[in-house]
Amino acid sequence: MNEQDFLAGYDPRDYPAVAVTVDVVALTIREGALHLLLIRRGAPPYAGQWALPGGFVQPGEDLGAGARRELAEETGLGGERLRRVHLEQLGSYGAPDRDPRMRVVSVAHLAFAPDLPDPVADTDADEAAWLPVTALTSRQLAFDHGAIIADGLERARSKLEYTPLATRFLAPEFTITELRAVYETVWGHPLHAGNFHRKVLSVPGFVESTGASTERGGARGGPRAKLYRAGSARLLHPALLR
Amino acid sequence: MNEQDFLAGYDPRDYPAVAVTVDVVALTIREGALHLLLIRRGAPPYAGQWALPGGFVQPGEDLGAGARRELAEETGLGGERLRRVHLEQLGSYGAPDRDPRMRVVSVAHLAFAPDLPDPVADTDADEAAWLPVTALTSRQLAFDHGAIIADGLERARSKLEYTPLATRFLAPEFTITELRAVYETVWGHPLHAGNFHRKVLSVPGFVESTGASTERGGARGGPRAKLYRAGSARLLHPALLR
DNA sequence: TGAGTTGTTCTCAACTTGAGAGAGTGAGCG
DNA sequence: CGCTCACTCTCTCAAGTTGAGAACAACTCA
Repeated sequence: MNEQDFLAGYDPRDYPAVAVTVDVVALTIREGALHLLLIRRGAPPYAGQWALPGGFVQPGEDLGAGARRELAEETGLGGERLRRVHLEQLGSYGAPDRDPRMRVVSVAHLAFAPDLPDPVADTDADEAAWLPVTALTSRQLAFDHGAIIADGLERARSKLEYTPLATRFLAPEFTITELRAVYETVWGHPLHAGNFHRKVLSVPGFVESTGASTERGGARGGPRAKLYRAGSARLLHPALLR
Repeated sequence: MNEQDFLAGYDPRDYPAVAVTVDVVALTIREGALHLLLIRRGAPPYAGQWALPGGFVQPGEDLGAGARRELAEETGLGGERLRRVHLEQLGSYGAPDRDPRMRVVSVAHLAFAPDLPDPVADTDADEAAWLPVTALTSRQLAFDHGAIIADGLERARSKLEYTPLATRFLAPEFTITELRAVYETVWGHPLHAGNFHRKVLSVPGFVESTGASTERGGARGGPRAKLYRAGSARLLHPALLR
């Protein structure tokens, strides 16, 4: 039986219940380390363990909108600052036994945000926090969220190669060195400063100059750095090499 | 309200019904043109229009398994030939009004198959056929399937850059020229034969030699071509350039 | 047998990358 | 105040990759 037959001949509401949720792998960079937004679960299953922020898709709400709503609820973000966060669909996870209570298909999303304040505890009893990704082990994570996070991190690493999305981890104006720090943090290895500089400026539309420079030199000396903002390119040609 | 609260305090079965389907963008190459498996709908909505093969996720069935089942049902494929088809998740489509009857979230998949026989009409009244992608206009396509197909084609084009999946459009043994024809068909422009040859052989693990050659030269002359099979690489480093 | 096509290898210029060096700026310290 | 050192940014050069074309042998068809 295929979809067409089914929907023509049956009332879909009779079909075994499937719940659809959106989950968000929200990444940011704090103190030179990649951090992830997690919620400590207050109730079983997996009580006391960390889970991705997420929830049911609301009626009338598109998947991406649901993910952005979940992100807003857990970070307290809104307006322009919420709009600047990059959000893309990561993939759907629907193994039959991934939630012990019922069939749940989760549409995971991936978000890149600049360094954000710690989430304020809202009405939820659950605790939300930015945790360094290096501190995570699958055992502490609820459901299949360890696998989702691993997929999200790999997606993030490869997206930095061929898109300018690294800029989404930074303030609207940034230096080339700050941009390089994003790459080094996400990719996990140092890059050659001179070559990185040359490459970023040579890829069309990656960054554009603001004409301004930082107010001060680096913390331990050095000249003031030129400030750039994100350019208009949505893809980097040619791509950076990891 | 988040997922945790919700599932702890409510019976999810009370939640507004959402149906989850899997759809498959199945691509193959026939006579030098990219073709797509489509089903002509017999019943409203969109009766008479073309739709992607797909259907409801069955209880106990993972998303990828559902997609492979749908592919098997519509192509009549099974066993080793089904297993050789590449299948990956493309993305989920859940706009609230994408199906006029109820909320349907569709998890779209992308398949690459070698040239397959025309689908045999099975018990379904619906007609299944491989159609050239150039012949499609959104108006003839049901639901949001035009957008899903467009996303699938773009995914296919980019996957050929950095994976060896082009080999999945071919028989287990193939010539470099046949492989180049896959790239030219999917990317839509001719490639330099000599440079393509050099590149394919220089990327580690892309192809491995069988030692054998074709029985005959080309249809209009030329030497016998060496035969290769897919190598062990799952990613191409460095990637091909479109 | 001859004409034309094709698979494969080669050549060479243009471009890109990786590694290192160095000029010049500015913070912090004694 | 002036020294030191970290830092930004530019430059150089060798090694590698790409794009375009040519060469040539193997082959089919007429």
